[in-house]
Amino acid sequence: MREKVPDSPIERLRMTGLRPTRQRVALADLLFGRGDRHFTAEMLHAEAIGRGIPVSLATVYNTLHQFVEAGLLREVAVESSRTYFDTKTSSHFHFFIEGEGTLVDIDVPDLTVENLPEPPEGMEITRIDVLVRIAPKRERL
Amino acid sequence: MREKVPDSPIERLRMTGLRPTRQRVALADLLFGRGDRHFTAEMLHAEAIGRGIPVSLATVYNTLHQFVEAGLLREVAVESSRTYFDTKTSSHFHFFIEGEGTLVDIDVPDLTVENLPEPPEGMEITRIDVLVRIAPKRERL
DNA sequence: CTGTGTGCAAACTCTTTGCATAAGT
DNA sequence: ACTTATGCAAAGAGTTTGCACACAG
Repeated sequence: MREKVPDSPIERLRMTGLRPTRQRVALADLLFGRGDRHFTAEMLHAEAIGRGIPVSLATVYNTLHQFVEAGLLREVAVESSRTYFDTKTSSHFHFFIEGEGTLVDIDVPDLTVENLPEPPEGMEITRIDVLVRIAPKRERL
Repeated sequence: MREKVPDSPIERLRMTGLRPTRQRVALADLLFGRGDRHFTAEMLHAEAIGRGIPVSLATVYNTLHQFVEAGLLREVAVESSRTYFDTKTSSHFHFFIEGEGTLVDIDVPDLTVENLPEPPEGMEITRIDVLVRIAPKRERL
């Protein structure tokens, strides 16, 4: 008897037409269990294995992409050669902690980009990504 | 007798302490010759080869990273597994044309991000990336 | 000359794929 | 049963590295 989350992982999967297999349910459970999460495929795979969920890295990749396509997850471009995923799919922006490789939501409701021009003729805006890179403050250079 | 660009590629390289070798000069020439450019290592390599500049892909990668470190170039995170570079190093934001894989500067001087919160204690903002993804308008879904 | 840069091919990392086996409905 | 998903290991893309040769100062 949980709170707040009316749809269990299984419901969530059914809604998207994805068969609720062991692995998909287990991964969905990890991902959507509590709060928003930011991670790479390897991080999630390690976590799953650590919790005794038998799943291969290939399946983690497959599943993550299926989740993205189903709108359950979002991909965040941070660095080349490392794909980050985010469980929060609604419009929002991120801090990226350099060196640490961590993504953090910027929890400000009214964060906006001002004076954005129209996209070129015949084009429409798909999405706006704002990434604020931060690093430990240095005394002085 | 050019205009506007007081420092030749060679000057530019000297300023940064990089030896003006054939390849580096040739690449700098391609890159900083005219206007701002957005490209990947492979694109630049192909262009160099196409113009008869003998340079290996490895050297292109080396050179690009050296240029980034020297502040002559900037890296732009767009998609995982493809590193984009940008010859414009000053603060500005981009359109990314999906499907086409093209980056375009957003030429609006007063484009800003409003209501940005303070970074966490002891951290400072390194850089703010804004990427506006655009795609051909679809009739209706 | 002396040290740095270059090119090549091999190595590496992250990610995807092909195919036989296992699981869901 | 029938179909789709999984796991493994191998393949693939992009990027990096090690080392002998070449070039700039």
